[in-house]
Amino acid sequence: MIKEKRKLVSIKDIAQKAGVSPSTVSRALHNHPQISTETGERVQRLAQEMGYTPSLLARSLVTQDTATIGLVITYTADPFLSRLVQGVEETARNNGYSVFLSSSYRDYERELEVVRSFHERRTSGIIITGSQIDTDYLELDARFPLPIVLINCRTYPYSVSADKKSGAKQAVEHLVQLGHRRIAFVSNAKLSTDRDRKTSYQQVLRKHDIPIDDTLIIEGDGMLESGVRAGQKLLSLPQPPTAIFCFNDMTAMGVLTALREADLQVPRDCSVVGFDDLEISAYLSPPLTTVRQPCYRMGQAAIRMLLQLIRGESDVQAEVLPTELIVRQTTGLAPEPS
Amino acid sequence: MIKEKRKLVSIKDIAQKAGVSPSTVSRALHNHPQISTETGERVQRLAQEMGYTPSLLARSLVTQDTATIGLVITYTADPFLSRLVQGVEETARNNGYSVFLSSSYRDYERELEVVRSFHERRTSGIIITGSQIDTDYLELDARFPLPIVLINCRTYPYSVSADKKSGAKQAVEHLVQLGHRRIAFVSNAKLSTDRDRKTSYQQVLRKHDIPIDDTLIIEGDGMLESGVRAGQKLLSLPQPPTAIFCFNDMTAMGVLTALREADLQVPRDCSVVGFDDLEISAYLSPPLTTVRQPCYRMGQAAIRMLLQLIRGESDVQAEVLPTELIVRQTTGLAPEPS
DNA sequence: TATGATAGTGCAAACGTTTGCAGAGATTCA
DNA sequence: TGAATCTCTGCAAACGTTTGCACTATCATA
Repeated sequence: MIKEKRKLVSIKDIAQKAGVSPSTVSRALHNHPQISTETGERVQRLAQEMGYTPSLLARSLVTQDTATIGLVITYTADPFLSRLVQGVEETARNNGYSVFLSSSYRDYERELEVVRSFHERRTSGIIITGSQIDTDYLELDARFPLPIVLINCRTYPYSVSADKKSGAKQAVEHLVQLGHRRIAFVSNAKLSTDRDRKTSYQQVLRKHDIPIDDTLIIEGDGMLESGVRAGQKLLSLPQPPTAIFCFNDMTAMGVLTALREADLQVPRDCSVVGFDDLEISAYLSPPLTTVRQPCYRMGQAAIRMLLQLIRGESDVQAEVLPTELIVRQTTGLAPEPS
Repeated sequence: MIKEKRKLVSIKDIAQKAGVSPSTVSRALHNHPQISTETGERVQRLAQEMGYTPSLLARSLVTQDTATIGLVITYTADPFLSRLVQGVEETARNNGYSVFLSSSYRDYERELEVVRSFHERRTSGIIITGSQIDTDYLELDARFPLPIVLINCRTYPYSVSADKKSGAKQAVEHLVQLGHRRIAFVSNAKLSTDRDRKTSYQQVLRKHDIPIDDTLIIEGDGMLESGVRAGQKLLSLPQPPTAIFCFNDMTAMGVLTALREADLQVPRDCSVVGFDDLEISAYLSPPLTTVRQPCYRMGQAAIRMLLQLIRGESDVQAEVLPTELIVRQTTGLAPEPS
């Protein structure tokens, strides 16, 4: 059984059958006030019967508005982004917008390619997460004359981010309060937003007169596997850390795995803090202490901002959403120095 | 700084500036063989200079092809689907297609609404996961004259699914071999694909002359929280199970949490098997024994099938991908009856 | 030199809508 | 009864492309 590709019924077909002009049909379908109720009802009934489905393509062409937005994410498989996508998609739909999704794999060329493709499809606006364009967004604006909102990129005028500095500060402060002095940091060098966490990390240590040991700073890539490697590396140090602050929850899970494989107890032997607060983080064994990022709300805020830009509102400005330390069971008192 | 909405340059603008007709420009941009190289180059250069971006809207209208597909998923946040989405998106893009993403929340009305919206946008085809339409897909086909591929819905002629029966069979068989006789099953009643697992579960038990105890079959919804509740319920039974086979990995994580909260050791006191093999499952503590579903490949297969349908190929048929039991550390010998 | 053939280009219709404007009746008011 | 108003509808242009067909030079061939 192959579905035959039937010709779709158009406004003209209805017009012909109803014995009116296409314009009348169009107006009738939109409940235009100046259409007589009699005609209106007849056309609507006919449209229903004939199985009419309006072509948003044609409509968009004349109204110059596709009611569509493009969402560029780094990886579809990133659970942090899943929630964000949900925030974007739900809010978009509630406002009558559909969303194109595509991923960039953190690749500059690919990102540009996706944005171009969205522009060709005449999306009303674009949201980009983990943009590699970063600094030369001037060129971005020059090349693509449509509203763009970046997520976690504070250098761009229209952006939504989480207050990572504050979150990181809380996290490291928490560890210090527990008596830790050898605190490692597993970063994600690829991402510019990483800097905030690192800055806070260093600030807090400095504030408490804890020397900053560069061997305790490991570069990761935010993926599970890199967390494992980072954990192993840290454990092999002559003087391993007693606490590890991770770029994100996935990294933290990797670190936890490395600790477990080394037969170390968390938090007795080593404390771990993540970042993001994924849904699963609360269900790990032990449940992960982490900094919560409001991913859903970030997505929501991004699309709202984009809608404002699309409408041409003038008082749109960058937004920074709060983060929050969630203390669970991977952090505890620093072990007694033996 | 508000981005002024400049008028985009069209083929006509280029035509005027180049002193040729729009048709010539169109042909030049498509490297039509009958255009002189001189004109061709001039037009291309001009297009570049003027910042021309073709309107796929207009093009689609005349070619009657949007090179767009719609993907309906149940929840964006479901990690199983993330990988699938990736498979669809990557393969679609490699074939020049863009993808609309929208979620149904397993709601019949919502699903229909999304499909309708995709159809209005004239997507070339649609992929649906976790469809609620299920049985009356005849109506679906009647209402939407465009190719549709369902995922995990074997009653539909064009579908891609994983061989859950075999996977479930392997899983339960594995538990039986380890000496378990009180094996619980946490299901997902909302989903039709659940039946396969249940059937296999019962078959294997029957084969080994193990009585089927309905109190060991708990209805869940595939989410973490419901796994926790199911676990608690099972533990409160007068004769709790020694092994639990879960609808999916998320449920299994919930069950593991419940076990941990009850101070039970896995797998010493109770074995647990999941389904899906999410990326994180290998990193849980202990790493989860589970049935792997090839989520990425399922997405890939679905879009490939859809492309075949779009091209009007006639030998398209349902596909069933293999599953595989991955034994990790949440399953072990049944405890000695005390 | 007439005759085809060939290469390059333009005309105009089409895709399926929306919408400003004008026109035709019907109704109201003086 | 005529003018003015109002209600409803149709005409035609527009949105930005693609494409079949016709047309005009140009060129080679007989």
